[in-house]
Amino acid sequence: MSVDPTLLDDLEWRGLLAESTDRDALRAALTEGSVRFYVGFDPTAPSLHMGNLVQILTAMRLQRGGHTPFALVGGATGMIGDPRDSGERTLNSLDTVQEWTARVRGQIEPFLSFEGENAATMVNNFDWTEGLSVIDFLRDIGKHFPVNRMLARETVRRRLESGISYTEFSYVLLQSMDFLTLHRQHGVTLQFGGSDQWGNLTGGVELIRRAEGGSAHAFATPLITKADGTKYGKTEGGALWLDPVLMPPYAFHQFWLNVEDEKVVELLRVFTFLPRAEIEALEQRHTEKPFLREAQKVLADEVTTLVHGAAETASAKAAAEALFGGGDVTSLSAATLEAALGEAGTVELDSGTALPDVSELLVLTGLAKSRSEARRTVTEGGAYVNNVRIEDPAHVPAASDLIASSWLVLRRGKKRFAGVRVG
RNA sequence: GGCACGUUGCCCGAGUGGCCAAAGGGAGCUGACUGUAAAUCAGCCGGCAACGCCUACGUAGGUUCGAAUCCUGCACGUGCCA
Repeated sequence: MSVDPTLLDDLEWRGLLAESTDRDALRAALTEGSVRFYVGFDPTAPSLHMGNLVQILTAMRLQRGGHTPFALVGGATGMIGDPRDSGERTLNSLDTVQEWTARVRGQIEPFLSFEGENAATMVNNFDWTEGLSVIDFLRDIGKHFPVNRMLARETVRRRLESGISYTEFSYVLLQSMDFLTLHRQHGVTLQFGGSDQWGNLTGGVELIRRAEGGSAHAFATPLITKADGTKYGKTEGGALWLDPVLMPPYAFHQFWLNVEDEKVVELLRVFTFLPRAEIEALEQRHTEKPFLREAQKVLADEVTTLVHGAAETASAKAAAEALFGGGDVTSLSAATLEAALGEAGTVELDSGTALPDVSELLVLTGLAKSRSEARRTVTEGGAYVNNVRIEDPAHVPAASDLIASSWLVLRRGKKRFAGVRVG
């Protein structure tokens, strides 16, 4: 298998190497031949999200560069939970973890190639931890971890004040053992992960050295944050899920379309496979005419296509065009409305009964969480029916308001749409 | 196991018997300005059959005309001692 000698340069240019062990050694290894590498995903939720996508795409880049992926799902580590700043995790049941493990696995597979010389392999760390005895674990693995060093790790230090269980404290041993195991069984010599994983990554490198006298590499991708430094999707609508049920492709596409100017180029580098020249040209145009939002559009199309495919991307675009296009929604055809609003979310009403008032409609469509919130929204001037602002919370749409005699286009604020279909 | 301290709304954090649905900040929502951006400014920000009622200050009780505020048990957390 021939490898791409410019791979590391590309990763560097994209800003994907936030941290790394000996850069020269890594470069040498990646140039020499196909490197077996691994990246792990813990099933901490029913779906992977934006943060995991960075790892998935990075794995793709490495595989495309001629290296051999081992994608690990954390059936075991997911039972433990790695320490995080927000505090001790709640343990999930074995059933839950196993279900999530299966789902996560299914989400990763489409991104990797399981054929050819450098075919990918899926592994589950549950397989080599399930039957492990505590005595063996403490003797063979634990002996290589000086507690004073473990305590010095930043994630742990930050938790010493608020408290940390022995369970989470031990997490690094498990992940390090994963690396050692894959090193022994498959000759894996490189692991990467998010920068919050840096301590766990180096833990593995060190364990391989202590236990085997072997050498291995690791690098960390940067944490992707908003322009103000906070995490994406931390509060609002929740995480940016890859699962189309948890986050419809339309919403996913909208997210990327709305990315801040300051971030869009960085995101293009991290989340797309567009070549450097193309991204730089785009950056140039973006700097000159940011209001055209060309960079955002390309980003949204590229990422949505990667995750949900071309067909879903086309639907999402068409829906956005119909809703945001600036045209008169009342002139849209039933078919167009059906497609566009279907993307945004719709609710069906029985034509036999009288239409509810706007407040009720906002609640029914999920645009507002409660009637109070809905009424407030209307009073604040944030509610629209067919793009016409409604000021009375008790306003009831007339039958003549129905577009194509069956649709109402509901909108809250500037960009949240929903459809009501009467029929 | 003992002693001390703590547990407040999405988060941080005031409040120590009535004026508390609970200061302030952050997040979020809406409006104006824009480019379905950022910044800025303004309003909103528990629920409901809504000038009132209900739920809410870890949990279960108690004292009181009246409690987030006082008392008791319990749970959890942190610290000190054992």
